[in-house]
Amino acid sequence: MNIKLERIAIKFCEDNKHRLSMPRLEVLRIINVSEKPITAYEVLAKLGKKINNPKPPTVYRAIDFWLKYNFIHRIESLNAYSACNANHLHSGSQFMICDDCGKVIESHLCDLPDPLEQTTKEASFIPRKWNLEINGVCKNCN
Amino acid sequence: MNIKLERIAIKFCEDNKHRLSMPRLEVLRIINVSEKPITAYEVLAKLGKKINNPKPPTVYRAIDFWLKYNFIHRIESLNAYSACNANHLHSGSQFMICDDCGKVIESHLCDLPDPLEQTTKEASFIPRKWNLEINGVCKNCN
DNA sequence: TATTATGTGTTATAATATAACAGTTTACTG
DNA sequence: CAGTAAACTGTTATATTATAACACATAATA
Repeated sequence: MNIKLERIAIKFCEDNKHRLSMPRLEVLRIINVSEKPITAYEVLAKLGKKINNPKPPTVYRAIDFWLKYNFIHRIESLNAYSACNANHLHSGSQFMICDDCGKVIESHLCDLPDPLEQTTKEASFIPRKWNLEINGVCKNCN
Repeated sequence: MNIKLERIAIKFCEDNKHRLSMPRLEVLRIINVSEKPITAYEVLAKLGKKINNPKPPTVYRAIDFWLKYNFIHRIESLNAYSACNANHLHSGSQFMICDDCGKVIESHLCDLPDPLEQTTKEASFIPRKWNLEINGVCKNCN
């Protein structure tokens, strides 16, 4: 959990004239507070304790909003979401996912590493965002 | 499409005493022949022309089998599958996905690039497999 | 204050994936 | 070579993840 994230988000919305509605704020809090990546329907369940009988689109809209501005990331192989734990918002992310205990470690690398950068250049491909997921076994589990 | 893949698969099954059943063979062919990554339900539809009224588990089992042995890859952000176009089976893959035309370019890099390798070492994390998906704009679309 | 853009609430349903169990085929063992 | 175990398939049902569509509400702005 990134303690500053909510503050940054509030400022971001003010500055950019996005509405910081109840569902948006609560969804961000729920994801930010979660120790592990959390699925949309888990968010939905928790959101139900804050606002009355929310429906899936409510959660997905909020998730899409925060994803769009890189406040949260989607871990594709888990269909789950986690708050960005960097102090800056970045468009590339990496996750190390422990297949044993399910722990996910986010790490940062703000640019594509050189060999990969090279590959995109060779293909004349212009990267916009990127996501690396590494499955394996974490410190505690090996 | 990798013209040799089917041959390699046949040999692989013989050598390792895996059964090369009709659904397995046809699913591999369908994915291998597809120009773009193909979803499980698209595979299912095509499979229906080869065998009688197949059901989702038939497709998913075959997909899981080929995934397990790296004959195909899953592109997480598309929920789609594509045949490995390398001549060797590798446990790490990268894809460049064009957000404009949907084209997917698989590239190869058999080891984790150094900065990433470094990160896993720092975390005492032992990588087993990895997947990088880069979204952007391809040669033809920019 | 009218207008427009942005966002929410709700119903319904689409798309993706798996559990569970009976039956079949193949490989192995004695 | 019969008996048994392991691997695999067929089928029904259902779980999980995600989105379309439309009516209504709110905020910004002209």
